[in-house]
Amino acid sequence: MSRNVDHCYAYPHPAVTTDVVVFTIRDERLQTLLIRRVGPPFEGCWALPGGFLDIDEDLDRCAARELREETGVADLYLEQLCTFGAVDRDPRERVISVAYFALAPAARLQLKAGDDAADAAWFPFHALPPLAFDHDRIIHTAHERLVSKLDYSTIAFQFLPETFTLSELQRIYEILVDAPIDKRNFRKWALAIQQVEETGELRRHGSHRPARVYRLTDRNRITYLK
Amino acid sequence: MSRNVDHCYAYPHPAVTTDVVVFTIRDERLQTLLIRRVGPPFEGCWALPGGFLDIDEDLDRCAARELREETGVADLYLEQLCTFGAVDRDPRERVISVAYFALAPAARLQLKAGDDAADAAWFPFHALPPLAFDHDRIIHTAHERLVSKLDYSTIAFQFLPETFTLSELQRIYEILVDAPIDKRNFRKWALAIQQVEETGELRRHGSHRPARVYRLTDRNRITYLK
DNA sequence: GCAAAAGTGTTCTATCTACACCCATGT
DNA sequence: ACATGGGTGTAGATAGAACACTTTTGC
Repeated sequence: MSRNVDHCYAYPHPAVTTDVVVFTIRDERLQTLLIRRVGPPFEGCWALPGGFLDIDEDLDRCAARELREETGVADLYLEQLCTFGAVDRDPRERVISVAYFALAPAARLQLKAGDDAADAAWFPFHALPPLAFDHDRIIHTAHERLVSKLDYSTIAFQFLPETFTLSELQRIYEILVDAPIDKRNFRKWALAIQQVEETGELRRHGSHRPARVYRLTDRNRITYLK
Repeated sequence: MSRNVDHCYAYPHPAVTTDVVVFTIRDERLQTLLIRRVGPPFEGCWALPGGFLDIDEDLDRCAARELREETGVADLYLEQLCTFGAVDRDPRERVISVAYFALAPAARLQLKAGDDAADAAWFPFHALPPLAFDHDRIIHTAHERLVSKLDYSTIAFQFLPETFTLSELQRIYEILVDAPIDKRNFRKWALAIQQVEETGELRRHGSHRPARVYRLTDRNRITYLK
């Protein structure tokens, strides 16, 4: 993709990148995917997966590509978040970053290091390391968006694996809002919104009554409620 | 700002612009501010006010500056909307547009033509002319955002002039949702959310009972409800 | 005195909240 | 038999929706 010719313009052009905030729920906590930077600036620092937009590539594709290249993560819900363009946010040159946020099922995502990243790892949202650039701000903007969407959409269902129990779904919500939720009210709601259906199977998971197993009626649809 | 030297990069860089969708309510209709393009591409076509980002300028400032330069409109509520970056959205070169949306009080805004715009004018949202680039899509995205924010914020109060009557406020909402609203319920709501206060004055406006005049308790605050 | 918009309460309905016990299983 | 999480219904509170008449003015 790199060509050894210069690309010249009559006016200065900023660089454009995409950065992706990937959330998942693992080990009973909301976690965020970070990569360790191999080159300057912020060498060795943790940062969001992301990188420069190819000149013939759509923004959404760029976000998906960078994520795949740097972490091996693909096929997840990806939504444009906000664009960050403070003049001094990158010491190298003017960089405009179109940030995305993504939600991944809790299923063990195999992480692999890519070209631009020495390492990729999950960090608990409440225990993030120091981050490169303005990535801390981007992550917190993404978190605000996630939490506010809980109220009026089924976005949190994107955290679910193929099949799940209602207790697992409830646990996701409890982790996200960081508060206990009434079991009966939650189940009433979850069954009323018509987004899940029984598989007919039961899941045995310890010395107690087995749980009914559900699946999403439409995995790729996020419903807006009310 | 134009310098006659070339600006060269090892990799191709897209251009970055901001475009602003300004809404107001005039003549009992939601209207949008457009400018007529003087140069190619889309010469003579109507388009959103906006233009290229200066290399040392924040995105928000760019949006405000372009709006001011092209239309004379300043000091209004401005919020980043979404970034549009389809590969072929501009025939000249790759252009990433960070779109903003803005709400202006109905007070007659004095429009003036600027350098890049032959003309600036308001168009009813439901009777837009053919637009340059993907600006039609940007406007409709902005409209969706506006309408969805009505439900959970006081964003529509940005359409209000310094002082107003409750009937005027109700009319704004009726125009935005394009449906009649119950007067008693609306007034109960409007007074309950603590965003308006009486000025003590009355407004006479025809052969009927005068209306109480209100002002916003805090003009610059948009409240998120519930 | 009439036309026209301002102003005002109550009832009904739907939704959300709080809350406690039995069920099915593994050990 | 007991420990553990799965599963279920009802009553009270709250918020939203429906609805009609009196008031004040200009002409």
